Formats: sequence, C-alpha cells, structure tokens
Amino acid sequence: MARKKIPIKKIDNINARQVTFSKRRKGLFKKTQELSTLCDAEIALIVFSSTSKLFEYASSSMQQIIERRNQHSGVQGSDIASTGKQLGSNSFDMLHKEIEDKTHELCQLNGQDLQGLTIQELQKLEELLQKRWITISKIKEEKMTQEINSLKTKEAELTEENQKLKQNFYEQKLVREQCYESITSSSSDFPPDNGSSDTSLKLGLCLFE
Amino acid sequence: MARKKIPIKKIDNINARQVTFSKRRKGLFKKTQELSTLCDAEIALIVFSSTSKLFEYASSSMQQIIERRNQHSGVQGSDIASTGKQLGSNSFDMLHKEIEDKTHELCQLNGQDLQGLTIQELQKLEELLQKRWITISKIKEEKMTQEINSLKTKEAELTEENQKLKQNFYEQKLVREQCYESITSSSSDFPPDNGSSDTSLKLGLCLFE
DNA sequence: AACTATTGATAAGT
DNA sequence: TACTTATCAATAGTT
Repeated sequence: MARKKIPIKKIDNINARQVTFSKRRKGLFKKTQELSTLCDAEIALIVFSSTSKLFEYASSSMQQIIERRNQHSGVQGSDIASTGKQLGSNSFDMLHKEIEDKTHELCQLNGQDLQGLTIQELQKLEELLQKRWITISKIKEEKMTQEINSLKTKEAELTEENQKLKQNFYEQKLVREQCYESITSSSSDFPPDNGSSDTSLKLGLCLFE
Repeated sequence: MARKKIPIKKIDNINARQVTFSKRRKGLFKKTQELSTLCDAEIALIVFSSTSKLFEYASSSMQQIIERRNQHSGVQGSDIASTGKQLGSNSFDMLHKEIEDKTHELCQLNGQDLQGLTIQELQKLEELLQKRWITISKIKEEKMTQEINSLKTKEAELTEENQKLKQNFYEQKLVREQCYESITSSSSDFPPDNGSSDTSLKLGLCLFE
C-alpha cells in the first residue's frame, strides 16, 4: 500500500514485523471503530501480538458480544438443545456418544496436516463440542434438579411411612398390653422396647414367665 | 476515501448504510487476515450487523482466542475465582452481596453519561460480574451435589429405620397372635395387614369379637 | 454489481 | 518511535 506492494505472508524481519504490526494494528482498530459507528454494528476485535500482548476493541461490552456470539452459534447448526430435551432420559447417552464421535473425528484431523480448510474444520468441530458442552451442562443441571426433587419426594414418603409404622407399633403395644392384662390381670408395664432384633425373644419370655 | 469524505457517524439512509456495511466489512476482514498473516498475530473479529446478522473471523479457533483473552483479563484485576474458593461455606452470601454492590454501581454508572472512560468501566464491571457468575455457578453445583449426597444419606437412614420398624411390627404381630391363642385356644389367622391407618381399629375389633 | 474519482493507509526512507 | 512521502488500497458516489 505504499512505496511497494508486499506479499501477504509472515514478515521474516522481526523489527520490520513489529513496525508493520503497530501501523496496521492502528489502522485496523480505526477501521473497526468506523464500521461500528457508520453502520451501527456491534463489533469485537481481539488481537494478540506474536509477543502475546493483548489489544482489544469492543463497540459495547466485550463479554456481551462474546455471549451474543455464543448464543448465535447455539441457535445455528444441528440444534442439539431442542433435540436433547426431546430425547428425555437417554439424551445424556446420545450426547455422550456424539461427543466421543466428534472427539475421535477431532483427533483424526489433528493427526493430518493442518492446512487451510482443515483449520476451519477444526474450528467448527471445536465450536460444535463447545455447543454440546453447554447443552450437556444444562441437561446435567436439569437432571440434578430432578434427582433432588425425586429424593425429596422419596424422603417425604419414607417419613410418612415411618410415621404410620410408628403409630401402628404404638397401637400394637396398647393392644398387647390389654392382652397381657386379660391373662394376668396385672397392671405391670412391659419392659420398654429398645428396637433390637432380639425383642421377640424378650417378649416371648415375658409372656410365659 | 472516495468521491467525497464522509463524517464518521451513523449513516441515516438504511440502504446506503447496508451498502457501506458490506463494502467496509469486506475490507475490514481482509485487513484483519492480512495483519494476522503478516505479523503472526492471533486475531478474532466478531461483527453483528444492525440487522443482527453475525460475521466472524478467527485466525485460529474463536473459542481458543476468547478463552485466551479471558485468561488475560482474569489475571488482571482482583482475582475472585481464588477468593471464592478461600471463602468456603459462606462464600455464597459474600458473593451475593458483592454482586448486589456491583449491580448497584453499574446502575449508577448507567444513569450517568456514557462517555469514553465510563464505557471502559462498565466493561470492566460487566466482566467482573461475569467472573462472579462463573464462581457462583461452581458453588451452586457444589451445593447441589452436597444436597444430593445429604438426601441420599437421609434416604438410607430412613429406609433402615423403616426396616427396623417393620420388623418390630412383624414381631409384635407374632406375639399378639400367641397372646390371642393363649386366650381363645383358636388357630384362626389374623386378617392380613394392609398397612392403612385404620389397621388398629380392625385389629381391635378382631381382638374383642 | 461494476466503475472510478478520490480519499485513506502504509512501506520504505529519514 | 515519529515524521515524511511515494505509492498502493479502499471506498463513496455514480451508473
């Protein structure tokens, strides 16, 4: 764009590269801001220099734009969120399998040369895995909530049953005492039940003593 | 940059805006790729048009770059992730309060003019809230797991207690039958227990019939 | 969408 | 790093 046209490939000379980086970065951020302002677009630009220094621009909030993008990605593509909900209880297994497949696919691609299109594919695969992760996260949460509710219900049922059994036990005790009285005409109490497994033995002895 | 210089402000004419958006977007993406290639930089560009259409470029993986940026941001500022872990059981309350404070701060800032530095501050606040959200998400998950385990333990205890009560009930029944035999010398069986709450009434009638 | 006059960006030099 | 400037690239308005 100036005294000479330069080929678009990595600049070998480190000094020249850093100078170009500074100049072009400045121009890029300016263009980004201009596009955002002129066309009312929401734009995020993240730049890491080869020396790992971070430069960034966001027309609004960086986090907001990233989230919006993630949501956008989630809606597009094979919609797993809705699929997962339709599948119901076995959705976890299906997603688990899908993840394994995609991971396998990812490993295979990593084994090959990472050229042009392959990077794109890797990117898509990674984003796909990301989507699955989000979906699974939601499903996991749903399942945990369901399990908690289920356990709470079970607890309530068991507690109720417990109460009934205790009541029955108490009533049995009363009946038994009446029975005892009818035999011996005595008003002495039964020994208190300690709940151990040899209760019947004690009671038996008591009856025939 | 052409026939006439245009002011950098939102283009009113919708048609002209869309045309400019197309042209400048194309240029921006080209410049982005060029910078990435020439200077070996890792770059992510996210563009939402005013009609909410998404355009994006990432020199490697979008998710990877976003995560790298988050890590970069995460290192800076007051590290809450580690703070949250240190706080332990009452961390939820502390974080809850912190969020309320930050939200309040955010509302105050929104009330003011959104000029230069204020947007930066808003951005930082939003990112701070995001960090809190992640921390809370983890804590919530921990709590859910704890509750599930607690309920499972409770269930086991109740089931055990239930078993004992049932055994006691059965043994009581045996004793009662022996008692009945000792009065009437009859071998007729008791009616089977259906576990309902009026069992005692039936048993009572049975005893005195 | 294509054209082109004009402005903008920048590579090389200082 | 900043400034200059010759050149190339981007694009606003037009067709």
